[in-house]
Amino acid sequence: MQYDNILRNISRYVLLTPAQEAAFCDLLSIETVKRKELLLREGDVCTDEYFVNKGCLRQYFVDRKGLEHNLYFAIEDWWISDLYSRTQMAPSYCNIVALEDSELVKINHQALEKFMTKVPELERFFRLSYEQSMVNQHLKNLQMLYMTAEERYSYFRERFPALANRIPQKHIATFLGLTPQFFNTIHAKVLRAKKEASK
Amino acid sequence: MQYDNILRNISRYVLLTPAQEAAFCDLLSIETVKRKELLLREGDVCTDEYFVNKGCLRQYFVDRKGLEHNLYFAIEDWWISDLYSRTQMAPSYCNIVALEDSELVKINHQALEKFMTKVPELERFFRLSYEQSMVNQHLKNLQMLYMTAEERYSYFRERFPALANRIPQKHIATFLGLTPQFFNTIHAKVLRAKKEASK
DNA sequence: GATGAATCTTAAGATATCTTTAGTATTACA
DNA sequence: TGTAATACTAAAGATATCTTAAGATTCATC
Repeated sequence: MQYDNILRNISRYVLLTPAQEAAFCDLLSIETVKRKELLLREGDVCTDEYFVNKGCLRQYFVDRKGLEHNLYFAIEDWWISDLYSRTQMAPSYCNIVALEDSELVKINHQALEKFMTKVPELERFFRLSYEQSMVNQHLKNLQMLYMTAEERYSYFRERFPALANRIPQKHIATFLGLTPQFFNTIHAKVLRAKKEASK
Repeated sequence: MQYDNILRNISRYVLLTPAQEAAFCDLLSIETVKRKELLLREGDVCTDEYFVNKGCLRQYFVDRKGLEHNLYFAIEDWWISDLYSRTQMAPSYCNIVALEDSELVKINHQALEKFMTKVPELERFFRLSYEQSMVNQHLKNLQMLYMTAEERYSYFRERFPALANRIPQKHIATFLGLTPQFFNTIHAKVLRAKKEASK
């Protein structure tokens, strides 16, 4: 069923009764986006949470010079939204775009807030999910402080092998805080090192 | 009273009944640390959350070369802990040390988890707090991707004026991902620019 | 399957930031 | 209040990363 994945994702942290699951599913709808279509446009206010059933998306920021900087990727079983825009109810400063044709589960956040007051288990789910996300963000932050570009990329490949081979290099580059050109020289180096090691 | 601050902090997001507040206070204790004392040592498992009643602390990571990288500062009314260590129940990879003699409110996290199952309002408080923290971390992440060192420092001074004048420069430097020496040249430049502007 | 668009690759010169070192000022604490 | 420890400042040479530009591949779409 179309909501199986999201329910299984939630069950990692909390157990909902069948009745709670059914009530939760009433909040959900399916949204499909084609490759290159925007899920969220800079300047719009983000009112929804999304869970990826199928496909691949990226969240990016455009600086004054017009350069794009990727902040987040999402593939199957990941959540995506713009927390800043959603919590402050302010215009978003970034875009979310599909890198592949994608199928998403959509939840209106206001409805979700209301639901959480009645089902504390779901509140708990998000509290625990956010804890985990904060650990991940903290880790990325730390890496930016002390790792060299090459180390960051090696780590990225280890940590997200599924992404490394699915996303164009130029997008990984700006996610790591590098220009695509410089990234490429590192990429060549890392591949060479890997080849050497596997001999 | 010694728990007034933390209760007021919680009331920003949720309303607890007097009975709930009293029960919550039963979980709390006061811990004082002298300047330079460690609140958490690398390798130890973090089992507590702390709220700063008075003082100033920093969380930092030591790299292979022995260089310190600051990840987080906390002053009055801020929370501090090592989320990674606490959620994974794994040895911490960083230290928390007092920059000034400080007074903290301490909560054992296991007790807090149990309490949250009984008082969903508190679960909600942390869910909302984490949302806010994630927005902040996301913002810092973004800055590291596209801002120049000077821009990052100017932003830091705007955003955290209380910290900018309270924390040694070398610690702000590594928080921004810079060496203290290079930071200093920027510092001089930013001060000069500010002086010019205020003429 | 052909064609234009997007992406990757490479390289040379420019720049931001780091490293090392040393001297000066400030602060902590006895 | 004096003194050692810590923090700040400054400058020269080294290095990582960026910028620009151009050619080579790969990919998307008709």
